[in-house]
Amino acid sequence: MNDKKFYITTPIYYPSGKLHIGHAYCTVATDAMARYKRLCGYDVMFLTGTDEHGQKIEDKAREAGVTPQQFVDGIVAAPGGVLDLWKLMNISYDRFIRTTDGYHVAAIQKIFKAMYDKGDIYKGSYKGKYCKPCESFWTESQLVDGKCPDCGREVMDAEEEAYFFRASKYAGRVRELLLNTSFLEPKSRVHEMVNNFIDCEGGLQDLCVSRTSFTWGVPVDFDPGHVVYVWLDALFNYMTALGYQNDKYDDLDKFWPADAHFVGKEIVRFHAIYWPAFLMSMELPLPKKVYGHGWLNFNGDKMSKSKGNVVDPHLLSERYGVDALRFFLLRSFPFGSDGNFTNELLIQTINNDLANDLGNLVSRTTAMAEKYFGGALPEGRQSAELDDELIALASGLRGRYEEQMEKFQFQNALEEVFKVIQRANKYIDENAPWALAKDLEANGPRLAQVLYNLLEAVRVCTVLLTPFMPESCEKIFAQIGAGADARSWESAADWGVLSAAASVAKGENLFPRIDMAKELSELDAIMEEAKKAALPALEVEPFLEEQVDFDTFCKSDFRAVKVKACENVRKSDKLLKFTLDDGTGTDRQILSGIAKWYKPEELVGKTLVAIVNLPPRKMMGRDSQGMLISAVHTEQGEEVLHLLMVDDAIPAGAKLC
RNA sequence: CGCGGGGUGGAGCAGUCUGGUAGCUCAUCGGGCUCAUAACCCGAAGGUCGUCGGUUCAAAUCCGGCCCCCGCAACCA
Repeated sequence: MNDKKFYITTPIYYPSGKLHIGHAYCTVATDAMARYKRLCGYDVMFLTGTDEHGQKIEDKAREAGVTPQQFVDGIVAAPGGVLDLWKLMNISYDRFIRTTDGYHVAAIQKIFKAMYDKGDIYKGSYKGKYCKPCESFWTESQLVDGKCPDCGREVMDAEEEAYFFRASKYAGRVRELLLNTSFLEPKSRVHEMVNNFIDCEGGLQDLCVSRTSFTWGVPVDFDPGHVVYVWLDALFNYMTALGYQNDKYDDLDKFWPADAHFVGKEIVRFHAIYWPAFLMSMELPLPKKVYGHGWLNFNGDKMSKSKGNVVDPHLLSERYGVDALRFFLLRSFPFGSDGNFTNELLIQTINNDLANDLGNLVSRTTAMAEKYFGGALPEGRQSAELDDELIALASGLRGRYEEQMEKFQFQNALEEVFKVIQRANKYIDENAPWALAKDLEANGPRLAQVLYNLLEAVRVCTVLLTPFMPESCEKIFAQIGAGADARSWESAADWGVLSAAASVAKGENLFPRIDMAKELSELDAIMEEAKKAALPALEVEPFLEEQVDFDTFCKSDFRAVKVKACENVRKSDKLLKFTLDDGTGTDRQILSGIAKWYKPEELVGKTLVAIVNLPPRKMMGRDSQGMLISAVHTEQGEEVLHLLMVDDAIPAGAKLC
């Protein structure tokens, strides 16, 4: 029985759409950690899954014309879905939970009931705003300009019956946990949590844990109409997947409490405050650590679907290889803070670290072993002082690597490995094996030693790179003739493990170099296309149903006007100020929010159309006497506006009818 | 004064908790080598560490003021 156990989790992802590189980032990090722990001899449980309930899923399913279950099945289990992505990316999870799994649903109902019976969940009322025509309930923060976000009409105060979790009861204990232990890391996230949600005005608020506005969730079995709030449902996955409150699994005693929950920074709040509070309520042991990792931005901007700059892990995996992508993600960014993903950095990292340094080292080493000794080094070997530095550096590598891995500093751990790889490349130069090879008679033993040391250095590095690039490392081991005993964690701290007689064979090119310029332009083209495909090409406003009577229409006084002057309004990035000739002899001033589409100077002298009998309106402190008429439509999700310009032969003031 | 993160050679970042030679990758320039994936190795130039002030023998690092960027305050990792 192995008493070294390690339980690690990713968040369960919300399958409202395709997963992107950010999900892959978190999952790859967790996978590397799980593989590392297995390498170290731990009995590992690696859990991931999907969080499939909630209003958004319900809405999306309705849009797609399928049931919510069909919808999530399509995203999770269908070809190209979540399960396929993790398979593609070589994610070695031990268990995959879906919150729609029956055992989980039943367990959540038991948990909810237990908390209710204990008095930690109580029935109260949820104050908010109600839009009668839409029959929908909104919170204050969801309103747009104080009105219904759907229809724009007035809303009224309303109360909805709901269940609340008594988070306030545990605020003190959670505060202690955050401030005085290393429960939440990195430390910088602690202040954010405590200041924002615990030491804030009014203290930690009780959390509303049920909803009645939709049905796609775990039903509260003792109160029809209520479903359990998704976070209460979701967080307990970490335990139900081990068998808590169910008979499907029986690993709770062995693996709970979890050793680490890796989560994105936006859900740190739920994992660092409510999750421990829930567990305290259920009188269960708390997980040992929540690690809130950073986000990947794209070219300095936040990735989001609306910006169309979401990076697709499928595409990158297929194009550059899974291992290259996995490596890049963990090598380039410090895990605890945000990173800036760029295509250039991706290719640079692949070329530099993988092709030039590692790939080339393996290639030149194995090529020489083959060329000079037919793939098998001779027995007699001769050491020299030149060997000491390389051997010392490589021998201490495992310790330095372990120190960083234990802190989840993947970037630094890989940095250490690459220092050895670079040192090995230098070692080749120092020893110039090609020169030794000119006189094999005299220098054979020395040459054999040099190549052996290189193979050993490669071997040690490869053992430690295995959690990051499992497939490629397998291939390297094969090329250098490393057997099972030469691939173990123990062997990574030893020197001289490789059998000299083992046959070395130069194999395929592991990491081909990428043509940066060519690749960048191709990637740009692909992403541009994807962006366009994701958005409708052209959209116009739907036509109004309502009819307008002729008299009302006639009351609108449209006139041709000529632009005498036009300038930007100070402190406004939207407004242009027009001075117009409307034929009356008195200038007319109109402000228009079109600065995004036109430069002031290009409009001077143009003949435009304005409605001139609207009541004057103040904008940015200036009067606007009317409105300029434009044609608007939407192109690839972006609003496009054309000011109506008419023939300059039309005199100022001419009436349009 | 809502909260948080950041501002370090041309680019991207580490270092800041635990003050004491400013480090890494890329790009640039010069040199070496030819085993290897036009890769590898050596060397050089380039930074008043956003800004002002304070503490100290000593500040990128600690303290305070200011400026600028980004994110959060909704179910986007």
